[in-house]
This record gives sequence, C-alpha cells and structure tokens, in this order.
Amino acid sequence: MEYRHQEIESKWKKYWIENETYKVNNEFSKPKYYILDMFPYPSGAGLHVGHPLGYIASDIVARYMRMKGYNVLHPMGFDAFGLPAEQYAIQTGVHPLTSTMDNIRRYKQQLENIGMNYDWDRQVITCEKNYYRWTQWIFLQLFNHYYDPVDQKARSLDELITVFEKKGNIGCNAFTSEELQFTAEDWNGFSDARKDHILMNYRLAYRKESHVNWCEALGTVLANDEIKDGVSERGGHPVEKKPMMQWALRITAYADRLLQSLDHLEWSDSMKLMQSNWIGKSSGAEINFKIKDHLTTLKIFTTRPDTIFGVSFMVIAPEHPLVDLLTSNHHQQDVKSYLEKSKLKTERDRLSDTKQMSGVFTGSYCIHPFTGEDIPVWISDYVLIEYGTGAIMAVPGHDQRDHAFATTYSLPVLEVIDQSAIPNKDREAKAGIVINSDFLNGLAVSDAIERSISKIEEKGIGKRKNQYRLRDANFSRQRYWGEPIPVVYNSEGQCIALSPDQLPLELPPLSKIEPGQGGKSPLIHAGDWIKTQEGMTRELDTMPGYAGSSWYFLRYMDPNNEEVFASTESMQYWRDVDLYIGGTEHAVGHLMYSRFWQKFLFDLGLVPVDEPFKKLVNQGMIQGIIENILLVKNSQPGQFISAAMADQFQQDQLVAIPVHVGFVNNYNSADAHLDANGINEFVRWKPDYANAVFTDLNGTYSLKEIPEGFKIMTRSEVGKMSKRYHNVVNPDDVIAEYGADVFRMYEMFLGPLQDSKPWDTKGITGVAGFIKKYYRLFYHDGQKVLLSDANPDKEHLKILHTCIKKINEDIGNLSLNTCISSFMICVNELRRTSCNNKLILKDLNLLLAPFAPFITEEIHASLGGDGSVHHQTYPQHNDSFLTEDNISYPVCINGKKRFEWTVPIDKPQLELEKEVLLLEEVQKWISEQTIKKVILVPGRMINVVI
RNA sequence: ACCGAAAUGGCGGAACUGGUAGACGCGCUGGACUCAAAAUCCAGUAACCUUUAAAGUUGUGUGGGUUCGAGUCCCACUUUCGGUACCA
Repeated sequence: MEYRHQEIESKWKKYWIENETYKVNNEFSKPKYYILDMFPYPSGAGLHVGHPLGYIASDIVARYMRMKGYNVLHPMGFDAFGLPAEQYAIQTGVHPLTSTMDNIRRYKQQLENIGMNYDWDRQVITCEKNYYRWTQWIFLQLFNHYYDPVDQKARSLDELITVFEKKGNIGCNAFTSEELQFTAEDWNGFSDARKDHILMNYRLAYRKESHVNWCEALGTVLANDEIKDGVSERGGHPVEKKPMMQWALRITAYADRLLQSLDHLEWSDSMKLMQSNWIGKSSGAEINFKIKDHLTTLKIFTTRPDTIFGVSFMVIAPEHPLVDLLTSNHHQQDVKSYLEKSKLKTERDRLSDTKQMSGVFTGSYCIHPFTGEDIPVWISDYVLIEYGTGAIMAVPGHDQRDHAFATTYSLPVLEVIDQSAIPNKDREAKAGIVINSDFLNGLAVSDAIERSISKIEEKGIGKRKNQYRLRDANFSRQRYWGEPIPVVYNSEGQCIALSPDQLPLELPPLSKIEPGQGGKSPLIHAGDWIKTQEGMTRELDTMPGYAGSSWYFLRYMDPNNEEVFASTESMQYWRDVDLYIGGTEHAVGHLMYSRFWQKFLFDLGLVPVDEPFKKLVNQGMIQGIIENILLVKNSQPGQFISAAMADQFQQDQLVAIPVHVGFVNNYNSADAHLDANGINEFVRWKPDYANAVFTDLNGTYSLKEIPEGFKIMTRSEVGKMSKRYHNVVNPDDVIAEYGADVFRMYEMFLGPLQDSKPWDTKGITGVAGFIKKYYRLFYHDGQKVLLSDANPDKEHLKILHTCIKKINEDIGNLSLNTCISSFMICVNELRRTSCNNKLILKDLNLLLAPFAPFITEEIHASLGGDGSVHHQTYPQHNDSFLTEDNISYPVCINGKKRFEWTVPIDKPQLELEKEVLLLEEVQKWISEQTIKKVILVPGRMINVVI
C-alpha cells in the first residue's frame, strides 16, 4: 500500500484542531520564541506558490523551536484593507468586506492544507473594528504628540502648549517644519484656528499640502500603480501632479534614531544599507541667497558649501512657491509652458532624464553672498520640491547634473577645486585643493567645508544642517476601503480629534463606491455619517495600507484585549519578534514605518523595546512565467504575430499582451506557443480580439481559417506571480496530487530561502520519491514492518547522528534546502544497509517532524508514541558516534588536485609531509624539478609546490 | 536614473572562515523485474582529447588582479531580478 496522503492529512488536521495542538499560551515559565511572517494581503487570486516559501520556512523553525523546549508564538493574520478590493468593488459591485472575507476564508483553508501550525485564535484581521480601533487609537496618540529632539523622544502636545503660553516658541527646540517665531503674548492673542494651524507644524500626525497624482478625466487621485507610461492605466488619460491637503506622519523626526539603531539589529547588511540609504542622511549647509530687486531670499541646501565660489546659476523646482514671484514678465510664456510639461512627468522620469536636461530661465537673479555677482535663477525638474528646500545652488564644475544642465544651456562652468593631484578624479569627488575662492583658497575640501559653514553662520546668511532623503509619510488616501481617520472639523475648518472612548470610528456601509467631486474620497456619499450631532464634519480620507501593518505584530501578543492594544504583561513576555521572515519588496516601506511606530510607542512607555524585529530574513520571490503574445501596434483589426518573427519588426511596433498561462502549450520552454485551441481560448477570454488575424511563418489567418498544426509562439519572461499577469499557480493542485509534506519539502528543496526563482515543478517527483521511500522504512506492501528493539549498531548510529548534526546546524542557518538533501542521504543509507532498528527510525521520525508534519505524526502514532510528535523533544547528536579512523587527503601539485591519499587520522603532520613526497604519484610530477615547499592544511589538503 | 541582490552541467542547486567544483534531486542513457506498461531497483552521466582504460586539457556570466591555491577576496564590466515618495 502506498502512502495515502489525503486520508492521513485530513485525519491529522482534524486531530490537531480537536486537541488544540498548536494553542499558544502565555506560559511565563518557559523561554519565549516569537517567529513571524509578513502577513498577506488576501488577493482574489488566492494564495499562490510564492507565499508559502517563507511561511513553510517559519513553520519549520517554529516546530523545531517548540521541540527544543521554547514557548513559540507563530501567528498569522491578514492585511485586509487595500486598493484591489476597492477596485473589484467598483467593477463588480461586490462590497470590499464581502470579497475580502471570502478571500480570507480561502487563504486560511489553503494555509491549513499546507499544514501550518498557527494558533488561529490569535489571528489579526486589519479591517475588523476590534483591530482598527487600536490603529485609530495610535493615530490619535501621534496626533497629540510632538517630538523633542533634545531628549530624543515624543512628548505630549499639552506640554508644548503650556510652553507656548508661557514663553512662546522662542528658543523652543521642538521638531517642526515651520520656522515661525512668536512670543507668549503672540500665542495667547492668536485665534483658535491660528493656534490649530501652528500646532499642525508640531504634531506627529499632521495636515499639510502635498502633491498627488490627479487624473482629471477619471475625477480621482491615482496610485502610482494605476499609472503606466505617464497615463492612467484605465483609459489612458493624462495624469498630473496636483497639490492637495493631506495627512502626513512626521517620520523625519525619527530619522536619526531609525538610522542609529540599525546597528543593533541582526538584519543582513544589504537590508540595513537599503534602509540607511533610504533615510539618506547628508550634512551640509542651508544658505539664504538674496534675490535681486526683491525682499525675500531663496533658501537652498548644499552638501558642498566649499564650492560656493563655483556657483554659476540657481535652480528651483517647478513646484517651488517662489516660481511666480521670480518669473519676470518677459519670461511668463516660457515658464508657463515648461511648468505644464513637467507637471505631466513622473518623478522617476524626472530623475531618469539625466542625459536630456530641460529647464527655463525665470528672468530673475540672486546675489552671490560673497562676490555680490548676479546669478541667474532657472527652473528645472531635475530639482525636486520634496527634497531639501526644493532649490539648489548649481556648481557645474563639481556636480554631474549641474554640469549637464550648464552644457545644455551654455552656462559658465567654474572650476573651484584643483584635482590635478588626484588619480581617477571625478567631478564630484570630495578631494582636492580649493582655488579661485577668496578666503577658502588653499584649503583641502573637508577643511573648506567647515570653514565655509562658519563663515556663512558668521555672516548670518545660513547655518549648518543635516538633511535627510527620508520624507514625511503621506497618510491620506482618497479611498473607501481603509481605516477612517478619527478627526472632525468645525465650521472654521479647525481640526478636532475624537476622544479615545469614541473609538472605533466605524467605516460606514456604502452601497456604491465611487469618488466624489474634486477627488474627494467615496465617503462623501456616506450620508448622515459625514455630519456629527454637534454639527461637525468628518474627515473623509482614510488611512493608507501601511497603517494596519505598522503594529500588527504587537496585537498578536494579546489579540483579543478590549481594554488596550495589548497588555503590558503580555508585551513584557513576548517583547519583540525574534525572527521575521518576509519578502524584499517590503525592504523599506513596511519595515521603516513599523520601526517608526514602535519607537513612538516606546517613547510613550507603551512597549518594552524600541525595535520590533530583532532578526530579519528576506525570502526570495517565487516568480512566475509571464507568457506574452505579440500584437502589432495600431493594426486593424489586430494582428498577432508569432514571436519567432519578432525580429522582422521594430521593437516599438510590437505590444506584448500577457495571456493566461493555461492557454499556452509547453509553457516556460523554448517551444512555448498557442495552438489553434489556445488561440480560441484566448479569443473567448478577450473577445475584443474576435476579428484579429494571426501570423506565423507560413501565412496570416483569421480565427476561423487557422490550419492544423498552426503555432503562434509566445514570448516568455520571468516576473512577479500576480493576478495582473494571469500566471498565478496555486498550491492546491500540487497538494492534491503529491500531498502537503511533499509540497512543503519541495518548496524548501528548490534552493536557498533568500534566492528568487521561477516556479517549476520539474523536480517534485524526487521529493515525492523520498516520502515514498521514507514510508517504506515503516510500511511494506500495506504491512507494518517488524522493527527490531535491539540496541542500534555503530553503522546506523553514525548514519543517523551525521544527519542529526547536519539538520540542527542547517536549521540554525535557515539552510533548509540542504536539510532536505541530508534527509535523502540518510534514508538512502538506511535503506542500503537495510536498517529496521526502532530506536534509529524513531529518532529519524522526530528529526523529520518539522518538515513533514503529517507523515511523521502518522508514524509516531503507529510506533506507539504518546501525544503529538510535535510536542516531543528534538534529537541532539552525539559526537562519539561520528569518529573516523582514516582521513582522505586531496594531494595537489601547484594547487591542482592530482589524487587522493588515505591515511590514519592520527598520523603526525611531519610524517605526512615527508611521506607524501615519496608517493609514486608525486614523484611522477616532480621528475627533475625541485620542491619549493609543501603546504599542509591539517584535515583539509596537501599542496606540493614545485 | 538610483539603491539592493543574483549569475556554477541539459535543469533546480551543493561546496561553512580561500583548500577535492558539481553533494542531493530532476532529466537523459543503459540494464534488471514484467507478456507489456506503470511502479520499483541497479549502473552511468560537466565539456574536450584520445574510439576502451589509464592519463591529460579546459571549465563556476565577461575582462583583469591578489595568492602556493580563487566559485569564494579586490577592480572594471555584462545580463537578469526586486525596490524607488526622493540624487544635491
């Protein structure tokens, strides 16, 4: 009888639920281990084979740690608010809550089929009000706190108000985005609205004007994802940047701490580097340039104040508030048309276009603070309004892009650093001696930077400043399917937060989801909900996707608490995540926001540690194969050509249309194609192409004329597995065919956890064969094998303990692919030596349990074991079983291996060195040459150098 | 454009701090069992040169370098993947 996985899996799934095998209690006497996966967004396509890669790995580690005696917290939940559900609702009318809950049910079932050991009583769903109530609560805390950079912590806004009442803000260090000064008298005289406006500059959750992607034709704000090639993906309408009042989180207040505490984390260096580059700290100076014939100044930031004598023009961003003021009458037209062009460009385009610079002269000049010369002010979109002050002093002599710009518009290039003594000099290198620069002449760059800053400060025209690339996080979405922001506005537009006891502010039901006028969120249609009884108006924006995911790991510690987001007691015990596994796609966004929230909550004394994720591992992505069919652009009625003919066309004449991989024959191979059948399926799926024609090397045919054997080759590429590419592979079919244990082990066997790889089931029969062989150690022809109770012999102990040692080491390194190989080797060896020893096989079964939870549970029971196999103690190897008598040395001549030499393991090194030279194989190579030296690495190799 | 990662047989991959390149598995070839097939088991399998063997040569994306010795370290580059609200 073969191993019948379906029967056995459903039997144990049921047992585990009935016996609460995976129930997690706060057992404070045991050491804790918290292992977490990044929870999924429950997409309509279901769980795909890429998700479980990390989930299986963490499931294995969780089971392993439990068998090692830890109290393991390994929860799962759902990041349930998001754009796709809303888009689906717009298309189909199905309410996001309905579709989301359906998807969650499906995901849960799929996860259980894989044999995950989650305690579902701890599940967190971000769109449920008992969860988002606390997301709103944390938002209120952010709203009611400011940041004190001196004490490096968040403080209550009430304290700040008291200070303002007594002393105004002069000499106040609170972190702020406005440099407005006022006295206590000023403050006390301000209107409520004015005070409210000023406090917005301090709150950690605040409102400000930011730029959004506005699509006039669709009447809505678009996510970057909804824009392709600068136009809306839906309908291809133009998209432009538009300023709108938006909520934002003042993450920049925490920039330094987010950077500093990276050092203490067990994250990969590349991950820390990405985070640190994202924060992007740079130091330099902020300088105010006088504007000729105006009273205002132009504030710029530069990291190279040493090159101030090399400034030949200024550049401001097209969105800069001084654009109108600086544009002279004569230049109105040019500026206007330039602004319109650049509005349509995405930020990425603006940064990518480094070869083709564009800009326009304003007609105005700044005055150089030291030379008094006139400096023309230009507008260019290579300067971004969101970074620094949105304006720069351009030094084309020592900055690549300024140089490109100067060349394009024939502006002067001044050299102020002598780099003649520097090899491989590059324009931007901070090395050399300053020249042509008055008081800076003769100084080295680093000294000149210091000197110039002191001079600038002395003159009162600027100051030393650290600048961060990180910018405040936009927290507003003009969407329905997100957490409502718990604030209301009075008739003067003053913003008033709800009190915590008014939470949760529930998302009102909406029968129809569509944007309101002027880009308002669909909540505008929520009728009574909008106005409170007191005559206030509710905030209509909702929170972004990352709100709920910024703190969910805390809720798992105490998921059903009604009084607080999690009790102090439970947080004291679980503290932080010991191992966090998730994809690199969250490298900066989610991980940065979570760290920020954690630090904020830590400042408030609400969590015991200020970093949430001690150790982080990024699993690779399981990619899909995207199969495309090539359409000739602008062809009527639509001509598809075989990819074999693509070279007969210009690249930009063809459009690749992703087709459902199910239609493609020999998918993911050189012969991937659509045959007549596939073409028919394709047309049924995309009826727009019913009249299209299909061309291969032999001719062009309409749908009805397609001859026998006709093939239209597809173009295959590797990419994300996603609903939008119609290439999602579900684990369900694989599990139905081979069983969950095989699926789990195969995903691990594919390669290192951290690597990305395309999904392919080619090798799965190897793992299936392993499970069958394993089963046959215990069952043969439907009969239980009679196992021996004797003491195990030396050979079998060595086979087993070699494996135990390797598995323990490899799980520690998360090298789970090599674990699978080790199991295969072990089982092959035991079979080769016809092992039927019960003690050996029992330990092997324990060893395998975290990887193959079902079959090992079955075998544990059949061996008469107590309770669940997953509650047993994990085997530990014994070195005394692993000793060897002999060792085989590779012998190299000049570093190249020539033969192997087996010697007793305790042979002294000196003897080895002597005897090796006498060997026939060595003599052969020496012949007439002399021996220069012999290198012996004990236990590893011998190299004879001649 | 920028940040990060990766590249090893026909394929997925192994090789811990520089020390036997290709473990394990897939695929392929041959054999055993079978009337036959499936399943299972056994053997072989980097390329090249010698038609066997032995021996040898070349080989870890490309080009250089360091070293007795490089898949591993250094420099430059190519391609692929992931990310990007954002270079001062």
